[in-house]
Amino acid sequence: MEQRIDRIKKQLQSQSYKLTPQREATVRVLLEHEDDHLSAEDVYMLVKEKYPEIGLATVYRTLELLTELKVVDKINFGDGVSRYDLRQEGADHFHHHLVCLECGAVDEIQEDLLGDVEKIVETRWNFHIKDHRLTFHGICHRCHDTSSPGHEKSEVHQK
Amino acid sequence: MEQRIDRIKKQLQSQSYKLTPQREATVRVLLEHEDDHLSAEDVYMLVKEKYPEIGLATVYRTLELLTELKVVDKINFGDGVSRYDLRQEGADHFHHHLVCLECGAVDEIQEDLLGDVEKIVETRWNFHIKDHRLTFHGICHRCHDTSSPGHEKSEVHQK
DNA sequence: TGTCAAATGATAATGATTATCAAATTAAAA
DNA sequence: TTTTAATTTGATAATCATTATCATTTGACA
Repeated sequence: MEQRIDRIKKQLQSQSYKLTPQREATVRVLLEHEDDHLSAEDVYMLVKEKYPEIGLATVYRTLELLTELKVVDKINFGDGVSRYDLRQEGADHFHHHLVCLECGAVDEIQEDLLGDVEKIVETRWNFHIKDHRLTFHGICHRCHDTSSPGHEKSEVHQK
Repeated sequence: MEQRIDRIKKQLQSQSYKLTPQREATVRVLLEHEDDHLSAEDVYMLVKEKYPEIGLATVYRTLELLTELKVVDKINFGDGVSRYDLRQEGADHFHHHLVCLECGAVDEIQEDLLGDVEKIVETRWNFHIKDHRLTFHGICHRCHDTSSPGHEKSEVHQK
């Protein structure tokens, strides 16, 4: 984790951004909550515990900057609130989401399931893909009537 | 088109909703602009031409109602504005979107490319899928340097 | 240490959307 | 045709997530 923070710092530095304690505290919170889909407000409340002087506007700005630098991914589930996820290092693909209509839980699929689909899109639609977003809405395994042991995958994170 | 309007009316009727001229004008506008991704404001401006007394709040309410009835799909591209698409009749799948980062155009893929992916998700993650959203961000064929004749597909709609 | 441009925090502003409420309207019953 | 009850409307206030503003502070470099 400290190494990840150092690497992010170097990234900021190499692009002439300043390394402020506010930015560090924000990154730290994101790292500690990698499995959660935090809103800006969530992040603000958590960062405030580490750095009480921080302002909400600064959190927004920091998240926006990290998003531009592709350290963070910003995602919308259509509920009026943006969510921010630290991007997995080396991840060349934005993970997919499973949103449960029953309990509201958000699970992630780290594996990129869109390889074949993207090939089709690039060749048939001549569209040069740079990013994708895939979200499934449905009923998660916890809300199913039946229990199905053995279906849990390590790349699924409960959020 | 008139037939589609009649069918939507019957759908509203069968669920004890009233058939108001405002609702009809809204549906009419959505039908006339099936290829566009209209914001609520867009819809409002267009409906006002047909029915000048209409209020913005009513447009929002109507769009919301039609969304709940699955006549309309509401989509977010993460830019702070919701878009509303009339659902293709009989469509059991929400079309995919290609958003060009250069020119901002939004193309659609009507074909469901997620069949195989959904099978994987349902079985490996034990997630009962009810709906999906797939958006690609990238560079569209118009903004490419090269021209590639023959790649245009009939199910791609320029929006 | 001094300089300077970036970054900050508090707060006002913005814009998309929803809540409120009196009035209007639709649809069904009489 | 009229009445009635419930829904729907339009104007406008309210809400909320987010961004703009501006004086002050701060980080990095010389």
